[in-house]
Amino acid sequence: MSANSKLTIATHALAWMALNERLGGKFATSEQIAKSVATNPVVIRRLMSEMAKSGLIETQRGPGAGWRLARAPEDISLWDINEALGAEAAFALHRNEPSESCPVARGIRPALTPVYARVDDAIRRELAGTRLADVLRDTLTVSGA
Amino acid sequence: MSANSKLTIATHALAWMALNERLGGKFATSEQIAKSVATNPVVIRRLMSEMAKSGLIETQRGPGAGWRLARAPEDISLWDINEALGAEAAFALHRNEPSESCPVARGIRPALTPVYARVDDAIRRELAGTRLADVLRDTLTVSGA
DNA sequence: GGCAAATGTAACTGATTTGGTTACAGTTCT
DNA sequence: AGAACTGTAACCAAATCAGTTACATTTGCC
Repeated sequence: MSANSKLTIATHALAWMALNERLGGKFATSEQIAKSVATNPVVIRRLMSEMAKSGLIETQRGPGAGWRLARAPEDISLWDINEALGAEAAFALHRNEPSESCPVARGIRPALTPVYARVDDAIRRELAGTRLADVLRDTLTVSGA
Repeated sequence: MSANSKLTIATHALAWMALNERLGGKFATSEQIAKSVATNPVVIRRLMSEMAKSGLIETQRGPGAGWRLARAPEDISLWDINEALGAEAAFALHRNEPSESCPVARGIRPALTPVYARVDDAIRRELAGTRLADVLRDTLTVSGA
């Protein structure tokens, strides 16, 4: 990616749903969320579809359809969201096979793999420590709502 | 990009240079490095140019030209390399401005900004803890050289 | 002085990705 | 039966990326 904003959009959508439910709303529609995020409803549906497959949200079909959270906002971390979206590792190894005949080329990938694994672990720990409820609370504090 | 392999290529190049210098070589050329990485010399030159601007390596021009490390491999961390390459944050905020009229939309970006800053800090700490000398040592151990 | 070896960088290409959009089939409430 | 939605395919335009060609520039060496 250039930089990845999927997590931002998905978290925005879930925070909107959490507030909606708190205010007594039932199912949120892609049109409502798209309006808040300022994008196309199909973009939202694509994200929601991925999160529904991971069990983060529940789908209702037919008239009055939409989605609602499958768990409490305290029980959904940003890592859960990122994982549901099929997050990729922060750093990738070579696209092409490096040279077989060079000792550096032969050994560099096994040498970097554990480093990149530690980076991903660090990201996971950090995201797991922030939950949807935290984000919603901070969001409403900032926006004065 | 999809996943970012710039750091991998650049680290590969610097590890090659470190070994080259240890074996008595002087300046490394883009052609030599490109052969080990299995890519085009211009791709290497572009990376090296960025790292030279950040003072990680030194350029020699004219015949016998190339680059050499400006510091000892023990003094170059993966974070130094990543920074020299103009690393982007792992997660980005919305590309488009979200709706002004929605409290969630107004507050979500200030709420996520410190979370993403902590993620970037975690990445920085992890990468700063691994140095070029470590990578070269592990690389040679693995490749049996 | 002039040749030759290399970097630095612009410019172009093809492949891939992304967000946005239209379209429509499927589901289910009333 | 009709209407309100999701789910998903298909297509488009913009952006990005690796690879490539080309060439101006630098500078050691004869």
